[in-house]
Parts: sequence; structure tokens; C-alpha cells
Amino acid sequence: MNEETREAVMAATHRALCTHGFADLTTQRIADEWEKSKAALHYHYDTKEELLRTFLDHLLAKFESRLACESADPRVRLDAFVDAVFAPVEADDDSREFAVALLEIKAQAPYSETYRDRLAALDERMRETVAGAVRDGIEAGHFGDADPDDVARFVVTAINGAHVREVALDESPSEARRLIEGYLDDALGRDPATEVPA
Amino acid sequence: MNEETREAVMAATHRALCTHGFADLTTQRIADEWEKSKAALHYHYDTKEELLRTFLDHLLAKFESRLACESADPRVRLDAFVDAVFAPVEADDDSREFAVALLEIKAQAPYSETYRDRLAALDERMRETVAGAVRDGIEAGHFGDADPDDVARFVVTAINGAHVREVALDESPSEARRLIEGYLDDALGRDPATEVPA
DNA sequence: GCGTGCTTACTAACCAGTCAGTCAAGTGGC
DNA sequence: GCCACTTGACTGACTGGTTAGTAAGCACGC
Repeated sequence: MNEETREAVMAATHRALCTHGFADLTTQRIADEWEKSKAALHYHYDTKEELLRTFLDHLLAKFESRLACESADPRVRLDAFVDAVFAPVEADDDSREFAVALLEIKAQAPYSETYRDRLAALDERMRETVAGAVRDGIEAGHFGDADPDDVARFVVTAINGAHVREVALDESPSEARRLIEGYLDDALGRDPATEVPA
Repeated sequence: MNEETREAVMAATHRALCTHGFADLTTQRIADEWEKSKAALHYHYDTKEELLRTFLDHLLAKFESRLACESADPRVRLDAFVDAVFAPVEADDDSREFAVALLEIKAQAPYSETYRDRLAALDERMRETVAGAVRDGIEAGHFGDADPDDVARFVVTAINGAHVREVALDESPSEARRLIEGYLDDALGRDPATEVPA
């Protein structure tokens, strides 16, 4: 399949999912967003399930690509992670749309091992990103003593919660972000006023 | 309607929702769980939407009833809150089933103002429960200085996250609970070893 | 002329909701 | 005590609309 076509179908699926929700997500609605026929969709994807599985992969890959940060300074890496988790994916779509789609998928996880496995992999990668930065930061003397795995698990749990609130309560994630950053400052013995050297 | 009937329909809806998920929740499946006909369901509830609205009320009321704690000691109240949030609703159903149903509802919130409003009310009550206990605890000299609203928001956000992880990753909430309790000990300057007098 | 990408038109299954009618448990008149 | 009637709870069969997926055919670049 054409890469351009694939991207257009994924974007259409995303829009249709956010507009109608998982329960009312039909191939017709995805096709409408794509501005092609329903049969054209079945030409590229045999079943709706296959299309949605592909979409999940696409969504998670897009999210994970944001988490990568190559900086050697663990303080920069940690800040970049929080930034990535709360920032919109692209300039044109807001972070809420993304969180809505992801929560829809998460709510389906109990009924699909595939979904569950992929979400578990994402979660582990998120926790490892945080734990790694914390570990390196402690080693380098930037942070005070703390259990990297515990800090990582707590931060990732709080991020999960922040995303739920953003979707279910239509709340801006900025408050949650501030609190998570405050927690990190406390737990790692960072002075919030101290600037990290660029 | 008979109270017994109502309770049976609510329980059937809960089972059907947890078994099939919101997307595949049909009146037929609820009727099957109830072991009555689909038409009988429409006899009691005009529309599927009305039934689900009633179910949401039932689910939230059940949850909120657990949050009430009358103790005068804010430390006891705070512990009871964390207990209530993580404990199974009843002896016969586990906390996961409940969290699954609640997450399904939360994922529908963007498409229903009714759902969103009720979830917002629950969230506010949860935050006020924590903030009140923290405020009283600081005043009574049990806790160190902290912003009660910030602590409450962060704790409730983390609880939201813990519930998502329980559902989406099929993870036991015990780790998350331990971390939340640890955060409270830190933020409120509590000694984890100190026993609260009964 | 042949494959790729697509369309219109279709099908079988399934959906929420309706309807006519059943059945048991009252209720009131006599 | 018994009959006529009402009421509440329910069923099975149905309807109109919607769904995922299919079939047959068309345009068009190579």
C-alpha cells in the first residue's frame, strides 16, 4: 500500500474515532472521513479488526516516537519526557484528541489481548524512560536518593490519571503537569528554581 | 418498579458491560444476563439510553457510598478514603470488574454531557474528601504544611491512573496504592511507622 | 491488455424498539 | 364463593434501519 494512502486512512480513522467514539465507530464513518468508499477501505484492509489493529500500532508508534530523547543529561531527558507526554502530537491536532483516542483503546483492552500487550509494552517503555533518567541523575549527583522504579511507576501512573481527567472531565492537563513536575522536584530533591544547563 | 427488579437489571447491565464492553453492549445481552426477554427490558426502560443513564447513576452512587467516613480524626478519614477507593465494592465482585465498568463510562464521557457532568461531580467530591482531611489534619497539627487542594488533586489523579492501569494492563492496584500512600506520608510529613490511634 | 485502485449495488446478520397477546395476581360486585 | 374485569410483568414475533463484508464492473496508467 502507498504510504500516503496509509497515512490518510490512519488520519481518517483517528478523526472518526474522536468524533464518534469506539462504540459508534463504523467503517462507513472512517470511509467518509477518508472521502473514499467503504469498499475501498475493505480493498486495503480485509476486516475492520485488522484496520483497527493497524491503527493502534500507528497511534502507539506516533506516541513513542515523541518519547525518545538522546540528551546525555538525565535532567534534560526527564524534562523532555514530561514535555512529550503532555505536548500535542502535531501542530494541527491538540493533545486532547490524542488522549481521547488512546483512552478509547485502553477501555477496549480487557477484551483484546493484542491491545493489552501493546499497551503493556508502551507502559514499560515509559517507565523505563523515567527510571533510566532518574537512575542516571542519582548516579551523576544531580538528584537526591530515591527508588528509580518507584518514582517512574508513580509518575507514569499520574500521567495516566492526567490523561483520563483530560478526556473524561474535559480538564486542561496543565494543573496535573504542574503537580507531576512538583512531585519530581520533591522526590529527586531538585530545586525548582535551578536552571538545567543547555 | 420493584426494587428487587431494579437491582437485578443493574447487576445484569454491569455483567453485560464487563463481559462485552460498551461497544458491544446490546439490550439483548443485558436481557440475557437478566434471564428475561429484551421486551421486558423495554417495558421497564423506554430506551437503551435511559437504561444506561440509570446504570451510571447506580454505579456512581455505589462508589460514592463507599467514600463516606464520619471519623473526626482526619488521619483515619484519609486512610479510609484510600481503602475505599481500592477495595472491592462487595465481597462477591472484585475491584477490577468495577474499574472496567467505570473506565468504559469515562471513555464515553466526551460524547455525552450527562456522563461528563456526573463524572465531574464525583471527581470534585473525591478531591474535597481528600482536601478536607488534609486541611483538618494540618490544622490539628497531625500533618506538616502542604497545599490541601494540590495534594488532593494529585492523589485523585494518581488514583485515576491506578484504575486505568488496573483495567488496561490487567495489573494489580496494590503497587499503585503503596506509592500513593508513600506520597501522602511524604507530602504530609507523616511517619509511616506511626500508628493512628483508633 | 492488465493489474491497481476504486465505485455502486448488493447481502446476511444484527440492532433498538414495537406490538399483540399471555398469564398470574389482585379487586369489586353480588 | 364465584364471576367479570383490571393491572403489572412478561414473551415471541415482528419492523425499519444499520452493520461488516462481498461482487461485479469501471477508469487509467503502464
